[in-house]
Amino acid sequence: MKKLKKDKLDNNQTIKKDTDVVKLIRKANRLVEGKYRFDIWEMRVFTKMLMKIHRDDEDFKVYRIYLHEVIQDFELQEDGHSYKFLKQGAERLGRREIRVLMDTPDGKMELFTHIATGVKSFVEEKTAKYLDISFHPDMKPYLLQLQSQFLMYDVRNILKLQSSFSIRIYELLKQYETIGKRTLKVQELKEMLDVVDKYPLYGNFKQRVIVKAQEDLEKFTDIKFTFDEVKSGRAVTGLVFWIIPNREKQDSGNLLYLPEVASTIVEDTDQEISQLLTLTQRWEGVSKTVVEQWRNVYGFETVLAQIKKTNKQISEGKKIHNPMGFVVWSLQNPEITGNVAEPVSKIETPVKEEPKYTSKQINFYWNGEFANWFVIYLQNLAINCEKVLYHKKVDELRATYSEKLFNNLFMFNDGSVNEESLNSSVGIKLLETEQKSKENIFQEWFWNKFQVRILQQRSGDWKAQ
DNA sequence: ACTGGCGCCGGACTGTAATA
DNA sequence: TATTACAGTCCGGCGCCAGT
Repeated sequence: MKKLKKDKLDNNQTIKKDTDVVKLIRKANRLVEGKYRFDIWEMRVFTKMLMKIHRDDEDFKVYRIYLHEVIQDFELQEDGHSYKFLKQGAERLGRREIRVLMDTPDGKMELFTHIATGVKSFVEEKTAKYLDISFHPDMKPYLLQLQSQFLMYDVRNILKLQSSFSIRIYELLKQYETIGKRTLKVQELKEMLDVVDKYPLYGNFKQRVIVKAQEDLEKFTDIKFTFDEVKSGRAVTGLVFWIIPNREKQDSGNLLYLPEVASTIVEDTDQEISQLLTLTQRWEGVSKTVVEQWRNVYGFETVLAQIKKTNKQISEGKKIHNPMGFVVWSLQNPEITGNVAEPVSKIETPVKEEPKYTSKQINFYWNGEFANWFVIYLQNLAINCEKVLYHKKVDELRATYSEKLFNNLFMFNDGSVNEESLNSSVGIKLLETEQKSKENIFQEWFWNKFQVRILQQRSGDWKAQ
């Protein structure tokens, strides 16, 4: 089997007409987050099966997979062995078992089940080579009649990915596309990818799985990402992925991007949080972490009321430049704004009673609430500075980057300016002029919030003074 | 200053897919 | 079927850094 030359792949004109039809894949979030590993042929068979499910299907059928379809979809070339690979892939898939969380009356349980059953292969010399395969009945709640808590994306995003790890990471990040950020423990991610016993060194895992996926996603899919490492001492134990739309791919005329349907994590097992997230969906800088913290500190009812009020004011035409900042401010200063009900008493609120000054807790704020706040802070800094200074800083940025990179970072394809990212970067330049660092700002922020002075360790961790 | 744990890097080896 | 290419894995050397 021979992959076509990459330059041919990138030229969408060569793709045949029927593959231009949008093919959407739907998977329950639980399945996306399940623990399993496929090799590349198993992944191809599984993907083909998913493509054959209709959204209204109430039960699984026997799905017939033709070799020529697989070859066309994955842009392979027939070489006489491909049917053997397809067949073996399907057979391995039939033996493969996965672990998925399931809800039962007794709470969450881990389901350990097969994926596919009834693999039969056929060769009709004159007509076609194909095989019949069906899903295991246990997979039904994860693939059929999905009403909520599921991921949907255009299958063409993953067809060109050669590594099954990259496909899994694409799915895991696509879930959180609207939120823009996903935090995972290294151990969690390794479990999901079923590589717990492999990659004993984090460096290897990073090099072969994460960085590889980073390259693949940027090259082939509608999202790309950067990531930060969260350390416990010196060991990397957590990862924060920052998910960015890959505009080059979205706008390439291939319609890979489905803004109205593609992102799905608005529902959560925690109904309160999902309600708050839904209401703040369109706001800049809101993440699950932030909303959770609001809820934990001020109580659900108070936060809900404040968000609703803010949304109402926006719809009535009141100019609130930064809704998130406004809500935080209103929550912190109810006596000034008169906007909010009294914070609910701490007893009613299930607050995690961790002391706020442990290294762990401080790092949590650094990566979560502060990180979001800081982006808005930078943007405000840029917006509020003098025009002349602003243009000077933009020129400095131009000088820093090549023209291509500058356009890539700060311009949309239609030639308009991406003000958010430009303002953030101008904000950073302004901080440099003032000889302030993100760390300084964090110390101030933390002091204002908790009246606790903090110090950054050499390892990058924070501790209370 | 010493030590041990860790990340990073590059090289070597292995197995599998692609190719002739 | 033999060869080639490459992904995945393993390992050792190096340097950093926190704890002693």
